[in-house]
Amino acid sequence: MKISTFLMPMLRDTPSEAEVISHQLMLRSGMIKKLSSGVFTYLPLGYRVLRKIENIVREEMNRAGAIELHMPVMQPKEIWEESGRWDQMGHLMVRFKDRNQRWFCLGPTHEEVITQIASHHLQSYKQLPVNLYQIQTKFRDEIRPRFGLMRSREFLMKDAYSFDATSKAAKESYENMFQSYTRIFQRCGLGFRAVEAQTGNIGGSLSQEFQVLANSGEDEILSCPSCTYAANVEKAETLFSEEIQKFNFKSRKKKVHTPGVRSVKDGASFLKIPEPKHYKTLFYKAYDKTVCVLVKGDRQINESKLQQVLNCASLMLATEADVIKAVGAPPGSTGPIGFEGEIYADWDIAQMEDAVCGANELEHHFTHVNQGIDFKVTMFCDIKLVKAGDVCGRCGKSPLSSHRGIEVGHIFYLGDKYSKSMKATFLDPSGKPTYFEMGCYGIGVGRTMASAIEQNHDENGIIWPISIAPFEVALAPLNMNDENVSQCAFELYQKLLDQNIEVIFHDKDDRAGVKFKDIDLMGIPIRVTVGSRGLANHTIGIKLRHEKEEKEVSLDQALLEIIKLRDELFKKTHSSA
RNA sequence: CGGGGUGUAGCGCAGCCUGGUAGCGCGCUUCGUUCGGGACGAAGAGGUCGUGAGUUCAAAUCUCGCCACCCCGACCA
Repeated sequence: MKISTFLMPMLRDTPSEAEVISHQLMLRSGMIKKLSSGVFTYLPLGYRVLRKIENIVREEMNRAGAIELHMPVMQPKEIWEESGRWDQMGHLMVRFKDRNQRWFCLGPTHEEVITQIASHHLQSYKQLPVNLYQIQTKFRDEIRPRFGLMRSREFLMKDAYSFDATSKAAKESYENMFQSYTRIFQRCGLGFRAVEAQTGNIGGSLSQEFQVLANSGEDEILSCPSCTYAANVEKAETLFSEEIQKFNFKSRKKKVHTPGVRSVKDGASFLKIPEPKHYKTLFYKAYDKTVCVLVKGDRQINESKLQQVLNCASLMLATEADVIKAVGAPPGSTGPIGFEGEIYADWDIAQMEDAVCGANELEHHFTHVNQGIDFKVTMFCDIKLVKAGDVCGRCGKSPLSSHRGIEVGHIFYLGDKYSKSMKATFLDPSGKPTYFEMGCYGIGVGRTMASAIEQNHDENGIIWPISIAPFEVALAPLNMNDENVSQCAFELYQKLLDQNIEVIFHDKDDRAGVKFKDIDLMGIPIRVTVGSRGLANHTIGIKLRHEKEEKEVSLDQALLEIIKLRDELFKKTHSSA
């Protein structure tokens, strides 16, 4: 490709709308153009990268035995009502009516469509297992799109769905996808980590995220240095005892006046009793019922764990008015004693003796409170947010450490959640209709592209892993007016094309420095320069984007050397991470 | 949706407080000199100042409404 005839609007200044480095560099190198908040055009350069990633994904999915298809973006309301998610999806889903006043949505995901395909076309156990995938545009009306391609409303996603006859087979399909994803992200040259994850809205019982390690990531990952355990903070577990202390003394609680105390921290310093000896009491609205939730005073609640325990789709912190209605005191002076609804307590609470909590009376607290004597817990559960430094819940040997990550892939074992709600069955060997065991597997293609930049850049621009670079080689004649130089460059350009090497030819009449800056910004892995100085000695210059030094190579050896370097770079992405 | 901020040429910004000819740098066009890490000179092109009302002899500037975009919090690939 000649740069003079390629649409690639490069910018010297960083557009003010971009905050994170990947967004800035994609705008500056002319890879994307925003149309509206969270909606982007992939310009030619960006589209080449997107296609590279797409092809790696496609090759690996095919290698894993999955079959590609293509489902519609526009989906009728009916199938969403069948799965019960038309209401559940809320504002995330864009809805509209067609000319006949029928409701449709822009597909935020495709479980509903694929399940219908399966129920219509997979009738016998003999057809299983099957794994169907597509690479296609999704639309989710995100509350807050941000960071360019990192969280956009319209985005390209690879989604795959596996159908199996038994849960054992389904777990094999899941494992197969795990291997496939590992290969995909390795081939993209990314440093990543597979972590245990919360299943959220999608549902199911087992799930892992593939997280690209980067400081700008929106997710927190906790991992154990002693074993292989790693999890999203939302899911992370630490050691705790499930023993419930039984006390056989009478209530010895004492009410104390605590003027000005509004938080556990205040209470700890006022009463001179450390935070871990307090209960943190919170109230949540689960549907329309208000529940009381307790964790140790120095802890935070993990709302997604709590949501699982309560098994509810909507969960919100209760408002001040709700709290006053429930216990007669505002937040800051509340406790479980006297509350008449359900009380959910973290396991830590079961171990605490003579604790402090609010008295449900403005600016009063109880000391020497004991569960089982002063109040009864409805259910003990694991609902605290684990933090760095907590002991690994798997091996119990080391404290967990914390990293930031970008979620580029997510795999779920779903069981029969969707097949049941949509009545999708096949006939088993005995002729009995049986629900499919399903799994679903997603990769954010554009997000993978953005995270590759987050991980691979320097002050001059992007440093693409060669496997996903828009071009493998950038060829720059340093003086277009010198006949020898331009002729030699053109010949080399033709030779590279003949070898099927993807080359961008900087054929504009710019000065050398400008061309170097352009090529660095674009992040092309191999830079080849032809200049009059080198040509006098029959040499050209070759420089790798991630290295400092340019080396001189004789003109005769140039092509071989470039091919060799390219192959070496490719090998690196296959084996790295 | 709540809180904070910004809208002036393709990009980055100044001008606004204190109303009176719309400016600077980069990029773009032409010519010349340059030419191995964002050259220099000369001459140009390019703007309904986000938008609608209002105040005024006069509005980029003051007032009100609306819209868009960005950042911080609840979603998720």
